[in-house]
Amino acid sequence: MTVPPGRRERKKAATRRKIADAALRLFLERGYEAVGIRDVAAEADVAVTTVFSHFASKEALVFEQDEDFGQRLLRAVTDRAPHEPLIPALRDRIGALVRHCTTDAAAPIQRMIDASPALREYEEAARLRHAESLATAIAADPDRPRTTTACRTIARFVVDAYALARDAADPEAAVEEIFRMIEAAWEVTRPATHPTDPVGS
Amino acid sequence: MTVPPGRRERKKAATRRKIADAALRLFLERGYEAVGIRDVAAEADVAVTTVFSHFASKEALVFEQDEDFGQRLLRAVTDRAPHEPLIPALRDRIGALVRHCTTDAAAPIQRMIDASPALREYEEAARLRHAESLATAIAADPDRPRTTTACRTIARFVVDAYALARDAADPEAAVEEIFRMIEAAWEVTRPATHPTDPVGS
DNA sequence: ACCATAGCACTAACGGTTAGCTTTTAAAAA
DNA sequence: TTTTTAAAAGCTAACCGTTAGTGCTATGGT
Repeated sequence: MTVPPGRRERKKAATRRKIADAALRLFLERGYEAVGIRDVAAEADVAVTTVFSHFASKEALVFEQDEDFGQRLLRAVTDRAPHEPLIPALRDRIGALVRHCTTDAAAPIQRMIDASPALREYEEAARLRHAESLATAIAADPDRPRTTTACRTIARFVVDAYALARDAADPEAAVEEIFRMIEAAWEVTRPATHPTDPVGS
Repeated sequence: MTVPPGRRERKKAATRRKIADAALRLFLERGYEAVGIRDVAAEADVAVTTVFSHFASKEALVFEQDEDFGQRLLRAVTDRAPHEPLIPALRDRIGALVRHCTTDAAAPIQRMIDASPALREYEEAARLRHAESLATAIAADPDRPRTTTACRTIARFVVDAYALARDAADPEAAVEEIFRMIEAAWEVTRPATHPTDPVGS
């Protein structure tokens, strides 16, 4: 309840980071599947139940930092200047996220994820959730109104773009190419307007 | 090696069906999560290991028949008449699949899947695999050539359409709406051609 | 100083999944 | 036919992620 960050919360955060660091170290050392939760707990010198009180699952240990993906995507929609077009804003944000994940020192982590079906599935499931919240943000946008289906569809296309671009040979070019497609898909959902009424009803 | 379907394979198929039937019966009776693999094995009167020698996972027991989803989608691309446009063929096929899953007597099964996060994740992961094979089929199509990225993107959009339409209030209308978007996205990937050269290079 | 509570530990277990090994039984070889 | 092989199924026991139950300790509010 108090404003100052108490010692308790600092300790809790420290334990959390200790666990995450130990886990990542072991995963990169021996491979994700070869390391058990019990190994992680021992390395971090905590109990198994403590691990699960900080992380919902073994996979969540890997995506600890990556959790703000959805937040960033949402802000690309909600925090943009008035009348700034939606799709280019999303394209730029996705481009930045892709760059962050391909050029960063996150290369070994990326290789680890690609090597584990369980991790890939987890990431994809997380993306689905992000698509859901992105869809509601788009639907609430003061832009020209679209149907619920159109918003959910575009949201899904956008998160697909991230996954597709990352796997492409040239991720940056792929973002451009995919977003040309998304832009076209978004355009055809514009409610009909008279040519003399370009602002809409 | 012999041509007639040997007794062995018949018995094996019988065991498989016995297991799948028992599993579905129990799942619908008590709920998916409330039924253990050991319960299924007992109901089918087989050993637990036998269940896993026929099905890769507990979730696979539910999607036993649904495995031809990918096949049907592929045939929509490969088996269509020459010069029949690609996207409408896919739209019709997706529409048929959606209808099959919403109007059929598969309603209780659908409710069961919706109620279990594990099953929804499994289905989504399966769709990703379908998208991959669909992408290669589209890339190999004698249609106007597109980039690998464009093919993979459209494949993903198409399988998204299935998931999105099923969850929509009016699935049939949603298919139409989403495929108008997909059609537009596909159009902008057409390689540049002279207006006097409509067949392409 | 005192107490409510959050954080953590420990044990034990559950449920999906797999490994190792034996038994049955259909199919092929002799 | 008899013998051999190998697939199919069984049993036991375990691994691994995850959770419930319980209690201890230390922190923070009063």
